[in-house]
Parts: sequence; structure tokens; C-alpha cells
Amino acid sequence: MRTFERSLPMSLLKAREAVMKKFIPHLRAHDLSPQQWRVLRALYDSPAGLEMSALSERCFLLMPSLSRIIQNLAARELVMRRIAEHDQRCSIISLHAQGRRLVELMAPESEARYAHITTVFGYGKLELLYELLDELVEKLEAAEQEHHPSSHELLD
Amino acid sequence: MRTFERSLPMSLLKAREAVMKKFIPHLRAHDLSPQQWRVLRALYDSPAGLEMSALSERCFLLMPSLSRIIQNLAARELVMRRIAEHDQRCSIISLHAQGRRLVELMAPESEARYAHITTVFGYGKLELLYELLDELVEKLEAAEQEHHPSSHELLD
DNA sequence: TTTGACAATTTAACTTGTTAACTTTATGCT
DNA sequence: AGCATAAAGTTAACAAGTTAAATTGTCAAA
Repeated sequence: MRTFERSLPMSLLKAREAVMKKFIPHLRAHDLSPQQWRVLRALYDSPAGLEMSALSERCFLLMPSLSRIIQNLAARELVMRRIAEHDQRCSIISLHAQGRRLVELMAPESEARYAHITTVFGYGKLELLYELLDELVEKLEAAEQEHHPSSHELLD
Repeated sequence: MRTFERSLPMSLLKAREAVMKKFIPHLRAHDLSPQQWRVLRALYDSPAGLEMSALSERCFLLMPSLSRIIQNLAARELVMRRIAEHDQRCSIISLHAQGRRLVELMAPESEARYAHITTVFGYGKLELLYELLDELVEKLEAAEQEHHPSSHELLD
């Protein structure tokens, strides 16, 4: 059996934790979770607002999580929601003025921390890492389509 | 502001999700969460058993999560706990016979999926990815020590 | 127009992540 | 010995991840 240490999910998790540790104190100082910040950032880039499902995709959050997060952010008046005219089922979420100000207030510090990581790790390596991660996802998802896993016959 | 897409934590998360998707059906078929599996795997490699805190480190789980997971696995008779003689505060967790059998039953399929990922992505790239991830963690943690973050003065 | 399938979200229920508070046992100092 | 302090785990409380079921709105065909 492969040694326990070489676990890809765990290596990815550890790397993620190490990176997040650089951002979390800043977020916490403004009472935001990483997920809440992702939502605000995504909305900042889409001034017209986004439907829940679009937001869910961009922030890589499942709908139930997003639903709760939006309730929280709406209660804090950082975002607002309105119902789409074209389809009453859709809410359209957009940044409230206060939310916009918050993003603008926090962005410089956030960028600075990104810059710090880039410096420490090296620009080239960071780019390489992004490429490898993207390619890994791509290849795994391609493999998804092809042969629907053989193992299910045995196990499910 | 940097484009929202290039977010290192999110890229790492996506990669992790893509990888996990390959393993989760197999785990679910045996009623195990990824965390529970990590614990069983770690214990399999330490037949003498491990203290909670050692297990916590190896599985990269915080104590409260681990505590609950062990309660669950113990109830299912997959692991057992005894109190250390040298220090009454420490529990020592080890695999129950049934847990050992389960690991041995599941390992081949798990290895096969690993092999599949290696093939699809390429052995060299996978090794490179591991190295980059390790180095990233290392560099970020080194940076931790040096200059205790300047930002705290402003924000906390 | 009504039924029936489908789509967008929310709710529910349960597990895990996370921080802080608490319990019990060791250890070190005086 | 006697007391403060630290260490190992657990418990508590709440946010977030995850799956399934429920809710509400849309759309097309009978």
C-alpha cells in the first residue's frame, strides 16, 4: 500500500490551509468568512448582479451554503436581492453600497498579501502551479466522461 | 484588482474536489467519510496505536473533529481506545480487527483509483505537483516566522 | 385550462471545521 | 506537601459542506 503521506487530497488541503492562513486574520478583522469574501468579490466584478446559480458556480459554493451566506450578508446590508422580472423563481443578488465600500476598503490589504505570497514562492512557480492544477482538473473531468467507473458494479 | 478567477485557495479547492470525486463513491459504498478513511489509514500504518494528538497531526484534523470521528468509529467497532499507562490523560487509539479487515478490503480499489489518476495526469506532473505544494507550504510557513505580520497593527 | 414535467431555490438533517470554554491529569516551584 | 500552570481531550456553539426532500414558479402538451 502506498505510504499514507503521499495523499493528493491531503497535500492539496495542506497547501490551501497554508495559503488561507495568510488571509484569514484580515477577513476576520472585518467579520467575514472566506466564503463570504468570495461572494462579495464575485459580486463586485458583476455590478449588474448575479443569479444565485451563477454566483454559486463562480464562488464554487453549493446552493444550500450560498443560500445561507446570502441570508447573512443581506441581513448585514452588504448585499441586496431582487426578484428577476423574466423569471420569478430567480433572485438577483447585487452588492449594496456598503458592501461595495467594504470590498474597496479591504482589497488593497488582500492584494498585498497576494503579492507577498507571489514574492515568497516565486512568480514562475506560482504560474506553474496554477497550470498544473487546472490541467489536473481538466484531465480528471475528461476521464469522468469516458469510461464510467468500473468499480460501481462491485461496490454499490 | 486581480481578476477573481485567479484565486489560489479556490484553485486548490477545485483540484481537491476533482480528486476527491474519484474516491468518494468508493468510500460511500462502505459508509466512510474521507476523514474517517484518513483515520483508518493512519492507524493501519501504526499497529501499536496512536495518541489522539498524534493522530490529529497525521490526519490533519483538529482535535474536536477527530474526537467526534473516533467516537463514531469506536461505536462501529472499527477502532478501539485504551488509556495510556504513562499518562492517564492520553487515549491510545488502535484499529480493531474489523477495522483492519475493512482497510485491507478497501485498499486495492483505492490504490487502483490512485493509479488511474497517475496515469491520466502523468507521473512526472504528479510528482512535480507534490513538490510544488510542499514547497509552497514550506515557504509560507517560513515567512510566518520571520516578520510577524505588519497588518495586525492596523486591523485587530 | 389543467396537468405534468422541469427549473431555481430553500429547508432539513447530519457531518465536519473552528474557536473557545471546560475537565481531568501532570508537572514544576516554593 | 501545596498550589499555579500547562497539557490532553472533550464539550459547546455556530458556520459551512453535503445529500435529499420540499417549495414555488415556468412551460409545453393534452
